[in-house]
Amino acid sequence: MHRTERRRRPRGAVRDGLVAAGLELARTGGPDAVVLREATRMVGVVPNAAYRHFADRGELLAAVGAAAMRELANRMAAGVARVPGKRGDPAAALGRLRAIGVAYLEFAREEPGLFATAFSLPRQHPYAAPDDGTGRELTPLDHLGAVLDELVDAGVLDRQRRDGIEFPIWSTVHGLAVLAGQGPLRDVDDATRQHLDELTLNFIDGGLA
Amino acid sequence: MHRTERRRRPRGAVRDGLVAAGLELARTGGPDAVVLREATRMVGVVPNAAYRHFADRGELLAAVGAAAMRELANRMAAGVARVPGKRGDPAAALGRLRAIGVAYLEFAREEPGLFATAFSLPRQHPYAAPDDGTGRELTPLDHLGAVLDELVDAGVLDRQRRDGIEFPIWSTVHGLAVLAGQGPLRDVDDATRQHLDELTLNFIDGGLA
DNA sequence: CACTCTTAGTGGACGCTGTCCACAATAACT
DNA sequence: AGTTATTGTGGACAGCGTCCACTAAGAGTG
Repeated sequence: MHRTERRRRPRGAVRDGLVAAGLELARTGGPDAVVLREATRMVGVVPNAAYRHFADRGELLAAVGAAAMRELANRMAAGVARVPGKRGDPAAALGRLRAIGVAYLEFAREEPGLFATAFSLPRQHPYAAPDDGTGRELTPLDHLGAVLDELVDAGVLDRQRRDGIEFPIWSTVHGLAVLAGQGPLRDVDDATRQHLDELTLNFIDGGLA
Repeated sequence: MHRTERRRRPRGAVRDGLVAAGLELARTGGPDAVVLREATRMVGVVPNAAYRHFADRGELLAAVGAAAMRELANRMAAGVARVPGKRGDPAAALGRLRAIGVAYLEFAREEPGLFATAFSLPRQHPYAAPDDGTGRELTPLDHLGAVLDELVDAGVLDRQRRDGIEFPIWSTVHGLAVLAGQGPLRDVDDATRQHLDELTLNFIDGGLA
C-alpha cells in the first residue's frame, strides 16, 4: 500500500505554507499569478487540501493580499522611524511625511507584484488582519494619519485643514504608484520616474499650506 | 453536409464584433471578464476565429482597453466643452480643470469595469489608438495638458510650476478613482464618496497656487 | 471565364485551471 | 478505550487559452 504519509505537518502549517507560496507567486506575477494548484504543489499537497483552509481561490488571494498589505505598512513604519528629530519639530514632521510617501512608492516599484496584490481585492480582506489578540495592526492609513496629526501639532498643517486630508494625499501617492507601476507610465526610465516621484511629493507638500 | 454558412459577414465585422463583445464583458466584470471564448460566442463564431484577428487574448484585451480609454477621453472632452466662458478667463479655466476631474471620477464610478480595463495593460496598448489617418486622437493626458496651459495663460498657474504638474494632478485623481473604485475605499457610501471627491479636487486646486 | 492564392472561418484536441464529491487516515476528545 | 471531527487523498468535471490540420469563400489574374 501507498503508506500515504499524511498529517505529518504541524497544525496550520499547510495554511501558512499556502499563503507563503501565494506570496512568492504574487511577488513575481501579481494577483493573477497566485494560482491555487501551483501553491498546493509548492507546499507539497494535493490541490483539494487548500479547500480545508480556504473557501476558494478568492479567499487564498485575500489572505495573500492582506499579508502584502501588512508588508507595505511595515515598510512605511520603518521609513518613518528612520527619520530623526523629536515630535513637534516641523522639519522632522515634514520629513516623516515624505518618508511615508517614499516608502509607499519604493514598495510599489520594488515589489510591483505584491503591491498590485495588496490592492486587488477579489474579496474584501480585512485590510490589515488582526494577527494576535494584542490588538489590531496598524494600516498604511493609520501611519499616514499619525504623521498628519504630528504635522498639526508642529504647526505645519492648519487644524482646520486636517480633517479628511489623508485621502487626497493617499490618492496622490497611490495614483502615481499605480500609473507608474502597472499603468500607462510604466515604461518611463528610472531618472524620469525619480523626477515624477519628487514632483508628486512636492505637490503634496504644497497642498498642506 | 452541414452547409456551414461562412464568410457571410462583411470585412472586419468579426474583429469589430469581438471588441464590442469584449467591451460589454469588460463593462460588467472588468478585464478578467473579457474571456475570449465568450466573446466569440457572442459574435456567433467558433473560438479559433478570434485568432485570425488577434494574436492571443492579451491582444484582444488591449483592443478593448484602448476603446475604453477612448471613451474616457471623450467624456473628459465633453465635460470640458460644457463649461462656458472664453479662454483666458481664470474662473472658466479653473472650471474646466474641475470638469476634467469630475469626468474622470464619474467615469470610474459609473463604469468601473471599463475604467479598470482601460488601465489594465496586459500588453501596452497605444493608449489612444490612431483611428484614421486624419491624425492621432487626443488622450486623457492631452486634455489635461490643454487645460493646464489655459490656466497658465489665464494667470492662475505660474508658468514655472507648469512643467510636469500634470502628473501629480493626474495621480491624485487617478488614485482616488482606484482607491474608491476597486480599492480599500470601495465600500464607502455615496455621500462620503461625494465628499472625498470634493476634498480631492479642492486639494488639487490648492496645489496650483 | 476558369484558375490559383490568400483569407477567414471550422473541427477537434491538449494541458491547465478552479471546484466538487466520496473516501480514508490521523488527531483530539471523552 | 472508542468516537468524532479534521484534514488529507483520489478521481472527476466543465471551462479556459491555444495549437494544428482542414476547407470554403473571396480576390486577383490569365
